[in-house]
Amino acid sequence: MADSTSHTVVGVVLRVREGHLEVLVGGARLRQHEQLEPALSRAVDVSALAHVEQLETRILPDGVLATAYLGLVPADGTLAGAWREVTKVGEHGELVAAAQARLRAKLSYTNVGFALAPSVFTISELREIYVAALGHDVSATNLQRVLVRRGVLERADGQRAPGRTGGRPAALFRFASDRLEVTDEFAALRPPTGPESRRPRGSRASG
Amino acid sequence: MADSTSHTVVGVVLRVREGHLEVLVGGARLRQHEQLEPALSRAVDVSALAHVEQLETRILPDGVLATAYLGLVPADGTLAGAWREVTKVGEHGELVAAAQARLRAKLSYTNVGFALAPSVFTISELREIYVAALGHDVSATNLQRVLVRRGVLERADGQRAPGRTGGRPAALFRFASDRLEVTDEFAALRPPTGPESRRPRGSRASG
DNA sequence: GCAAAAGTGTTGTGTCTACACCCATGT
DNA sequence: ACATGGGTGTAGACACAACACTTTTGC
Repeated sequence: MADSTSHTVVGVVLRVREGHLEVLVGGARLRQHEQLEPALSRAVDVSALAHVEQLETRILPDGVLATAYLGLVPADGTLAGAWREVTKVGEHGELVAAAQARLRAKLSYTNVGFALAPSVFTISELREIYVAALGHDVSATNLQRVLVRRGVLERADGQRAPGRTGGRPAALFRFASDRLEVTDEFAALRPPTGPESRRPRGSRASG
Repeated sequence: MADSTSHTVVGVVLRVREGHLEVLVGGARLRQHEQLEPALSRAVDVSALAHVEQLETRILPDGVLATAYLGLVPADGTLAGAWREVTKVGEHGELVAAAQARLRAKLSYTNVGFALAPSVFTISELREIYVAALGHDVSATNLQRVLVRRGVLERADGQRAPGRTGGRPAALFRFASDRLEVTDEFAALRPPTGPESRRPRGSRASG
């Protein structure tokens, strides 16, 4: 009876490897009077995660009440475990789908790519990460311009030497921040830019 | 000991009244083997809500593990309870702030306004709702154009007669859908529009 | 006629996609 | 020289804010 309302914390960790989005899922029972984050750190190695955020709480098919977190690991990170490609079906399919959807959305309007990319990279390398995470093609040209214009990317020193087949050496970039930032907050309905950002009037319904 | 991991479901319900955003909070203990939604329906009158979505799970200041839901009620809806303006401090301040932030964000890129507005309304009336919910001024002109262009609003039959002070009669509008839809999904990094929406290539890391 | 409220026309700005073109390297 | 991969220039599409202007009513 004591555990009939037991709670589990699930970590759904994503990374990109060899052009594929991979997932690692771990869970841990919430102890009495324990906070959620400590339980998460028992479920997965949180120190290896470049970004963590809560996903959702749901009752799993086996009846367990679980709070899921999304974790992201850089492409050059090392986190041991039973990684599998997200395209392959496995346990916790709905949680993995939710994690993927969340990542996909946030890649568009935040700088969350920092948590998937190595500390320094070329635009081509970053493009492959975005392609794998978004599931559709991405233009390297436009990716660079969008992220630089938004101030998300900045140049790093040095270049990457070309491979045996030649080609111009690639410039190196890094993410300007390693904390989540919303880069496109007011895509629409942004507040007025006028001389004084007007406050809402104490308006009343007409009549 | 049996309730040390007890779980509470909290409903944070928002509505706009007289130009002010108001909140009503209710909670219910999750019963053994109960799903989350039934518990929510004991916390608040879900049948009065035009939209519901899960907010977050956290441990409240009193140590209770709680999953919060955001509920929205139309301006002409009737839901009894201890409503208070969101600007006035009260219990569950952080959950209310999270609800407000979620509503504010979704007003920009979804049609969620349908859940705050009456079934038929003028642009002026809708503008007051947006002003109260967003906390900043909104241009009636641009609000109409944005929402009509996106296909979120459509004209309803008839007009609203002007008040005693005169003025042109206002056209009536309604929301085209009463279910949540994302209206601006690919604000950036949208997939190619080319002849064939190209699939991601089986790309490998360079080198 | 005049004030008030609603709605439309139009201009300018910023962000994005697409694509042509140039740059730097290996063979 | 030429292929290859990287990067820039630039044009066009689109959505938005801002504001002038027109429409329709009450008094």
